[in-house]
Amino acid sequence: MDGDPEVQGRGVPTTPVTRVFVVAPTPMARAGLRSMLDSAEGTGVEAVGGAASLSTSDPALADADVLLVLGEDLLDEAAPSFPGDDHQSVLLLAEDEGAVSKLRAHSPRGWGILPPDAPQEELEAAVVAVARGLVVLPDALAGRLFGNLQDFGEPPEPLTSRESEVLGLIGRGLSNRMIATELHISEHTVKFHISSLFAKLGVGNRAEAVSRGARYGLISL
Amino acid sequence: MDGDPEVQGRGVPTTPVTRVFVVAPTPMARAGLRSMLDSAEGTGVEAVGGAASLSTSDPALADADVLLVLGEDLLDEAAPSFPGDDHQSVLLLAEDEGAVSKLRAHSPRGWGILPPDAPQEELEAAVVAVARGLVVLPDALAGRLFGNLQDFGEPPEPLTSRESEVLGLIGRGLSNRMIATELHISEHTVKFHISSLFAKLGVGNRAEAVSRGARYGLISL
DNA sequence: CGGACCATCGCCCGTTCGGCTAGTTTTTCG
DNA sequence: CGAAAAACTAGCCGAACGGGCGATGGTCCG
Repeated sequence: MDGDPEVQGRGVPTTPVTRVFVVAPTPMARAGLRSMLDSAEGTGVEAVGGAASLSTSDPALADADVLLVLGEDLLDEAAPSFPGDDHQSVLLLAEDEGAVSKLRAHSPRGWGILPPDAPQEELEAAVVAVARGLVVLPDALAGRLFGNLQDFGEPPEPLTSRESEVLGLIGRGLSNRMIATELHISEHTVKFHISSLFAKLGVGNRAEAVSRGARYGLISL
Repeated sequence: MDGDPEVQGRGVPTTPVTRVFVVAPTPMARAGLRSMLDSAEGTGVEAVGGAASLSTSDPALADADVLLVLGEDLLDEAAPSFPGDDHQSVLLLAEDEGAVSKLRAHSPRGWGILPPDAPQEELEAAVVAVARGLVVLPDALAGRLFGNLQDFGEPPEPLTSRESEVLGLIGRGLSNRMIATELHISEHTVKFHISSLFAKLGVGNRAEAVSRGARYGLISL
């Protein structure tokens, strides 16, 4: 279980110092965040710089492991010159969950979202975690994101391969005739499969079928 | 920004020791995980016990802040006597993302999933983060979970409140007439709103509208 | 072998949908 | 205040939808 070359002694901290660059619109916010980070000793977190926007030429920005960004707005502006290319993580302080997709689009490494009023302990833990490439979310946000997705388990009855196929094409907006052409079958057969999968999903029309299908995870959206 | 009564000196570690109880099927796995946790000094992580199953009477179990569980199976068995009531977090080591809903059903506090072969640094960081009530996921898993949901950002044009309302009802399978009754408006008005949101979403029928609406995150499914 | 299941095809019929044009009222905002 | 946007209403019509009836081949399995 340990062929690793890590023969380090106990005195050497295993946390190799996490450098954080603070991006916040006001000097006060920057100072507050930096002090919260610097007062954390054991965690090896260190604030290396700060700026009011992401499009800065501060050399400390390039050195940072984690970008701590206050506010969703600061993420939009700097979309082009976003430095979080491949080795930097981003921790965003924002309430809104709409920023999830923006974050994911930017930083392929670790990322996270935290409410702006998060206590210092959560902030430290989140910084360290995203620096390790993990994804961190507050419990409430995770509940909202996942809760609607797959709280329900399997569909009541499993769909046949043909039915799943038809359901997928329905979700892409195809009419019965187009589905028939696509699958090289008759339009009547398409209607038959649709009736079957409607019965299995317990729905009465295509819109609801797509909705339920997506919730059960058997549609690719 | 700091009316808090935390006037602690710098010598006092802000991380108040995170107690971890390791649950793994084999003694070797337990020993390996405990040694990985205990060799982390600065983080304040401490392994306080271990067992082969969750349904144990080890007093250390009640003392733990975090339950580190190896394998999805161990979660299923102990569903009834699951101790993670309200103050304990659960970090699950598993590949499969199917355990997300199970985890969420159990522990209302912090939780997380990590691949079993995660390096020590990720393990430490994840333990601390979930102990603080956060949700932690590996990047790849988060990508898969969110990817289907809202990879694309905003819709081309934002929907009006009425249009969003109508779209939601469409996703629940309601006909135009039922929507009209539900919203106390005319059926013609419903059709008008539908035409508008179709144009904004770039779709031609309700099924595709639900599909796109779900992908853009503006439908509750 | 016979039954169960899946997939295929056909017709009829009432309902719903989606687009079209053409208005009014309310709200929002410059 | 006046303009613009949003919300609301109306009728018409072709196309699509969804359910009902029945029928024909496959395949798998007891």
